[in-house]
This record gives sequence, structure tokens and C-alpha cells, in this order.
Amino acid sequence: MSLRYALLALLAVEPMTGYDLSKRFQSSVAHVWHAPDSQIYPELKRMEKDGLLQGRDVAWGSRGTKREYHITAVGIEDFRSWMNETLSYPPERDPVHLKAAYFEWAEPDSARAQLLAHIENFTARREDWQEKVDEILGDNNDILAKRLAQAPEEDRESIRAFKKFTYDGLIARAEQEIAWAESGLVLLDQLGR
Amino acid sequence: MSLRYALLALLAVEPMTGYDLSKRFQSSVAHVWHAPDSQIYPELKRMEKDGLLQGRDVAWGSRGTKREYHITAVGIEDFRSWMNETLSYPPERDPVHLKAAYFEWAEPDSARAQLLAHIENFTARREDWQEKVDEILGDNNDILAKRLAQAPEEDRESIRAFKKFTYDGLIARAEQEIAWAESGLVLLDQLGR
DNA sequence: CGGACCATGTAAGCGGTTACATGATTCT
DNA sequence: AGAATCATGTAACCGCTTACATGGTCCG
Repeated sequence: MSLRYALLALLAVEPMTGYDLSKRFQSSVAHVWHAPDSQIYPELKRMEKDGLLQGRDVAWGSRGTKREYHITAVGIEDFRSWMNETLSYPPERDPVHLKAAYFEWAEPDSARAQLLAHIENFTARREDWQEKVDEILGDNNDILAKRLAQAPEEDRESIRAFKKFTYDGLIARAEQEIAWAESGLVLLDQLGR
Repeated sequence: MSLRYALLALLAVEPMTGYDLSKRFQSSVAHVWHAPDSQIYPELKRMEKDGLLQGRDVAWGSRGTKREYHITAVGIEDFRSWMNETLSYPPERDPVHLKAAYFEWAEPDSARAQLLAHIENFTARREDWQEKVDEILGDNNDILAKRLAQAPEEDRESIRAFKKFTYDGLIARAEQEIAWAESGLVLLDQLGR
């Protein structure tokens, strides 16, 4: 269900077509919630059917049309109420740690390669998230700018602060994962593997 | 697919019935990979069909029977080869951070409650994982003891070390999440919300 | 005219969740 | 006799993945 709310968060700022939304999505919310086109388009249709959005066909070139989605009052209310709900935490399911617990079954070189892949993955993400933080601080994020422009003055600081808070958390998590994998590499050496 | 390998990890130690497995599962692997009974039983059947396991009916009481699963050579090989593969990392999808990025939409009290729930969740998990570490260090884990008894002397240190490494990583992650949520509570105060 | 990009999906399949269902055994 | 626990599932559903499909527009 989170996809729905990720989309509402964007459409709360301005109306967009599925394509626009999909592009914006990739460069913003996707850093915390990934979704491919093939999931976005059908979800928009469902959201319209559920009354959260109102779609309207817009001319595109001479013969083409595209559908522009506007958030409705019901959509705003739904989003707000989701934002006030407390999420339930799903049970643990972590393939990386599952494997790590049985590393004695792996070839030492393979275990090393897996830890390096872990480091690589979180290094890339950390950079990604760091870029988002830089965008927030440096004011070069398009959607955020629009959102800030619309918001009452007294909310602007909070809006920025929450985004930074979010990405800082992800960065800290990435750093923790990197440190963990590095300690794993040290451990492999210590064990003479 | 991880469920399959989580089950193989247990069945590599000793043959078990679905019920035994399910109980053991809850008290061991489930701390890194949760699975309910309704998923375990059908998966065992599929694994037998795929030749990873061999099942055999065992008498239980006067009229009942239960099915005991033994890992096959194919099963061992499959597990080993999974252990040597490098996992692909799925794209980010984190509902908690998604919500945090839009916290200005939530009631301050609700945002606080959500951060507290985050802290509560990871506090409980940390305790859980700490217990596992204590079991490993204190030698009061049944399956681990069996696994150690079977393993050649020179592997025993590694087996313990990898398990500790795994749970230490999860504990560190939990602590990071708690610290993050606490900084969120401070932020809410600072913003006067 | 061709290539990049705009625009929007469908279909099959998979792993996991939730709720439900049934009956035997063992213990007190 | 009744409760706890042993034993094993099925069915419906849901969100997501992967692969495939189609056609229009804009620019050089």
C-alpha cells in the first residue's frame, strides 16, 4: 500500500501525468520507495477508481492525449490519515544476515566477495542519499522547491528538516552496514580463511 | 527462495519432521528469516519433489504418522552453491523512512508515537538478538551444539564466530535505528511541534 | 526519415500473508 | 474427559517482478 501514498505525496504538490510522475518518482521518492512504471500506471488507475485522484485527458501533439492526475480532497484526507497511522513492523527477513550466519559453508573467497558486494551496495546508496541531502541544503531540488513555495512560511523549516532527518538516517544505516561488512572481512582474516 | 535455504541449513544438521522443523525454525533461523507454518509445509513438499530432501513416513502413536525429511546430496550441493552466490540487492523500499520524509503532514503527537513505536520495535529485537548472542557464547543452544558436535574441530571456532558476527550486526543496526528515532524526537521538540 | 523520448500499459508468475480447517496424541 | 500440543495443510488474496507490447511525438 505504500506505493499509493508515495504517489499521493507527489501529487499533493502538483497534478502530473503518469509519465511525469514516473520520472519525478525515480528522482525523488524512489530513494526510499522504489517502483517501476509497470506498477505506477495501474496503481494510478486504481487510485482514480477509488476517488483519490481525478484524471483528465490532455491533448498531446495533434492526435495524442495524455492523462493528467489531480489529487482530490478524498486523496488528501487519505494521505493525511495514513501519515497519522502507526505502521506495523513486519517480521525479520534478511537474506544477507541469513547467509552470514552460515558462512562456514561458503568458500572463503566467495564470502569475501559477498561482503565486498555489501560494502559496494551501501557505498553507492550512501552517495545517493548524500546527494539528496546536498540538494535539500543547497536548494536545488525541483519538487521540494515547489512544495516549499506552497507551504505556509512557518512549515518550511520543518519540511526541510524532516527530509534531511530521513536521509541522514539512511546514510547512518548505510555506514553501519559498511562497518559491519568490514568487520566481517577482518574476521575472515583472523580465522585464517 | 531464501526460505528454502533457511530450511536446508537446519536439515543439514539433522533430519526433522515439518513440525519439529517449524518449532526449531521459530527459535533459530526465524530471528533472521521469518516464516509461518503455512509456508513451511508446502515448501518442504516442493523441496522433496525437487530432490533436495527425501521424506519418509514415521509412525506416531497407534494410528498416526508424521513425515521426516532428510537432506539429500543434491540438497547439500544446492545449499552450498547458494552460499557461494552473491545476492542481488533489491531496490530500496522502506515505509518508515518514506513516512518520515513527509512528517509535516502528520500530527506532531502521531509523529512522536510513530518514532516511539520504532524505538520499541528495535529495542525488542535488540534484546532478542542479544539473547541469541548470549546463547552462542554460553553454549546453550541446542541446534548449534549439534552442529558443532558434527563439525571438524578446526571449523568450530568459525561456526560460532559467524553466528556472533551476524547477530552483532543486527544489534548494531537496531541501535542505529533507535538512535535515529531518538534524534527524530529531539527534532520534533526543536521545531516546536 | 530515423532515433530519442513521451506515453501507457498487459500477462504470467512468485513469494508471502491471513484466515481457515482438521484430526490425532499425550498429559492431567 | 478436556486441554495442550503434535501434525499438516488449503484457499484466497496481494504486492511486486519480469518480460513483453505498442504507438505517438519531436527534433535534427
